[in-house]
Amino acid sequence: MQQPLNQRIRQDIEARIRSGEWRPGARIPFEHELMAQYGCSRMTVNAALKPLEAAGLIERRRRAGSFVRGPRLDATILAIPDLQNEITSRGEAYQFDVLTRAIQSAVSASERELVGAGQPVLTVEGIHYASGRPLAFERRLINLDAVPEAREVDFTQISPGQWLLKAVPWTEAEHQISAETADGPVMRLLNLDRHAPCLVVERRTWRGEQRITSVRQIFDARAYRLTAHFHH
Amino acid sequence: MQQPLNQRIRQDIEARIRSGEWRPGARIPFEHELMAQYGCSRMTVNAALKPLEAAGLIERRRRAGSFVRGPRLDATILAIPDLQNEITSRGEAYQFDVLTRAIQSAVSASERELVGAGQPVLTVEGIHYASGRPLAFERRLINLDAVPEAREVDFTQISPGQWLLKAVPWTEAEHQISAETADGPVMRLLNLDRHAPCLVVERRTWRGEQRITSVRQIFDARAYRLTAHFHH
DNA sequence: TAGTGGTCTAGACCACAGC
DNA sequence: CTGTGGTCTAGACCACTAG
Repeated sequence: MQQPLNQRIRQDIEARIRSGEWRPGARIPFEHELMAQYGCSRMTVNAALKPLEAAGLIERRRRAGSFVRGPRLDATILAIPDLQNEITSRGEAYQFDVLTRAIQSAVSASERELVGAGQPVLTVEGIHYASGRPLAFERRLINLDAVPEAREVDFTQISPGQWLLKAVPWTEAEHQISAETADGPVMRLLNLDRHAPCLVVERRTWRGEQRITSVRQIFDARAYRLTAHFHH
Repeated sequence: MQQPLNQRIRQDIEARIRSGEWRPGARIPFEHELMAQYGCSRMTVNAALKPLEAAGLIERRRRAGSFVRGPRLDATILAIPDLQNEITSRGEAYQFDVLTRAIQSAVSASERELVGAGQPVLTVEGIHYASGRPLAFERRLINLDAVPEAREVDFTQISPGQWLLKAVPWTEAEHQISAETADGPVMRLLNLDRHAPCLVVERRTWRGEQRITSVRQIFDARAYRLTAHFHH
């Protein structure tokens, strides 16, 4: 068994779909036909078809059969990497400067969205540098109820994002990507011209039902863009 | 059988991981232990664990067992929906107005990037409206060598993106997301103020080795942002 | 070398949707 | 109804690797 039979079956079918030989809407052979064709049991055929269905490549209907699905464009995979990793991995020097660091009880709307009113929140503001040039301003709130260890970290040696990734397993993350023009303070901090375009990434992270952190990163759009790649 | 047993097993395990009861690195019960616990066959346990592995939630090692994986840093799932679908699905009226439509031989850099020099390219420029308000300007190039049928379509009844999704199966798509400020023509077309922030989405689509289309969409950032959601 | 996961079999019964 | 996929069983042998 060089390669499991179910994988060979899956690849055969996938190749026929990707090549266009089996067009969207076409019915692929029934399970019992594939059993006969490959001389295997139905469970093996099933193990081949199940990942194709999970990947959205085929649709399976009782009594009708399995069908090639049309391409969807509703979900793609976008890398929103940890900034420190991304910068160092392309060979540039990374630096994070802490501008402010404060622990206070949740008062503002963004703080109360993270934790209940009056609960302790750590707020860190700072700048990400790539090769000495300011790349992004970040304002981060950390729920100290969920991550009490963060009280003892000063984030001069490691960025809050990097530290959190290592210290706290997360289960859910939500992103919003938008565009803004630089306003006064951020404009100065990132050394931008007035009205310079900025890419804004907001991320909220959960662990189960518990909120961990929320962060708002404002990028110099001339120096940063997101890329995504998807194969169907 | 209200819910398949393998799904119940999978959900039980997933809940324990997401709640933090089973931390990253911890070993989850062996297959034979789960068999005894749920009183089922090993194939059923296997059907429960396989999707967890595929989702990156656990790692399975022969002779050692299955282990909870730490969170991955680098990939999230971003919905970049088809615009027409997205607008209509939230109950707003959708409209696409064609501004220009031309067939010419590839000359410019963006055209030659799509096809070989001198090959025919269909260029369509237009505006997407949501509830009568301009939302995005789009400039699209279509490789007529790959999609000759596009010669006969005028895109007044259907947007180029929607038509291509139905007419041409694609296998690869690449996106770039950036920010810009409105310049003259787009500013007027989208009824924006000078220096208004815009979210720019560029997409290139392949079918196998063949380029299908490339499109650049400029969104009014006040009216549009991308959202992404990921569960680990 | 022993014990884990990886894969497979040859059946079985059931749920559901086309006919 | 009938035939499809959905799920499950109680085994089996193999591949790999940790001890």
